[in-house]
Amino acid sequence: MNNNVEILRKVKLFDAIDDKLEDMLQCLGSEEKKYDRGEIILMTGQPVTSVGVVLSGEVQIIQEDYYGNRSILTELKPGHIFGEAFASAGIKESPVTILAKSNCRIMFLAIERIISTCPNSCIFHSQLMENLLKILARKNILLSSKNQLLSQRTIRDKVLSYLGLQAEKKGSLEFEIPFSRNELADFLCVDRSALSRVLSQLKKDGTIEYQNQHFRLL
Amino acid sequence: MNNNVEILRKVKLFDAIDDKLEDMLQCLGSEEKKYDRGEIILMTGQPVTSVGVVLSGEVQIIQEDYYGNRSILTELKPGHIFGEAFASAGIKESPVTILAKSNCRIMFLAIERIISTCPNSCIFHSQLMENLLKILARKNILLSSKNQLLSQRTIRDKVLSYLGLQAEKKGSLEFEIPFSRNELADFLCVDRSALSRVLSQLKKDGTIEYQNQHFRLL
DNA sequence: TAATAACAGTTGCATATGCAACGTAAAAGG
DNA sequence: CCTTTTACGTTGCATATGCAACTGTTATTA
Repeated sequence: MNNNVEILRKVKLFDAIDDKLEDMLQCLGSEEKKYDRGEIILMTGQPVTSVGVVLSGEVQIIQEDYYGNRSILTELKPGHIFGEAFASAGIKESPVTILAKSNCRIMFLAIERIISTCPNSCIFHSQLMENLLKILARKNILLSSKNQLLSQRTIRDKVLSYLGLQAEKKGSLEFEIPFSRNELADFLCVDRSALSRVLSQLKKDGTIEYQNQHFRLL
Repeated sequence: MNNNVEILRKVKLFDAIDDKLEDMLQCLGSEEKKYDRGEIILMTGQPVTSVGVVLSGEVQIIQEDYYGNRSILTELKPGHIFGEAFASAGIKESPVTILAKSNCRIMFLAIERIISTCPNSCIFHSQLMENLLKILARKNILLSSKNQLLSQRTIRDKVLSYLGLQAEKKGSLEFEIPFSRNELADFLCVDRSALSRVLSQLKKDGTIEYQNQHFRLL
């Protein structure tokens, strides 16, 4: 467990629990498991009864749609967690598959141990609940604003909405975006070259200025 | 308070609290306020410190983007709640405005009273936390699957993804959808006539059959 | 240093989409 | 019963987009 402390400190789920972390993990009955590259951690259709914490290695979340098309929803690195929404919602059948992208170690926390009031009524337990709540709430807000972007019908509107949000966030009309062109195109779910085209037009129109990842709204 | 009981029983946030509801609301220091049609319940930029429960009337959630375009995100009816994500996340400035669409009564529950452990350590308090967690988790999953739909690039793919999800949900290739054409177009964020066109094509291709709201995948 | 690969912009082209306008059928309202 | 409204499909047209191919620039690596 000691060799995990560095990682565990970075996990938001454990914020403000600090030095009592090991006690709490004991109290919650956490389990650590190892997976080899390519191994399936959780299969579509299985119940999700615990929250996973990536201790080392990388993990992919994969969705297979009705017609069998697979798509990678996200990739998780050490310190990231998964399954928190499904576990909290009491989902009986996972809609996603979780796969070890590389050899990895995962820690599992049973959700019912997190939710049920601790018999020892330790203060860390309620802190954990509060953290989980905040994580879900934040993700909610994130998903909502992404929804907002994706509901724009043209690339132009998607881009302007995105840049507008960034400007608000930084509190300035001039800012850096955290994406390369490829990544931005992926994020907005549009074709890369089409994105380039629209950006060029916006620049020519005098609506925005940019160079690489630095943008300015006019 | 008595005249609200009917509504309050339908509120998921109060699931499994049953007959002790009034005690709990007292314990949490709930407040009821009245608003006239058109009055602003919460202004963009204000802090969100409580969860709102619509007791009567209708409420609109409105977003104004960076360029001043207003859009109605949702409309809430009696029994619905709002602000739970912003309050739980500890958002300092609300990104949305909440407006009374008609005369209405709203009950507010301060989030810190919900989150902090109850000094009386009443069991209903932890039930409330659990309910809130579940609500956020469910909304999370809902938003994720909507994201999935919106990230499809063509109307055809959006429609097929949507119908695929519905089929999975009903466990059958034949099912009713809960939307009219207009509503479906709104939901998928596409033009109504373009949606009609795509549906016709899919029918002609022999990919699907439908009549009104009844669909069948082939 | 040269070779190679990743990244970003550009362009041609087929197709998809939004938009507006129109027609029809069913529902609502007088 | 007639009128009005609403829902839905259809179509023409301008435009937006995806896709593929090509270019130049910048990193990376041998």
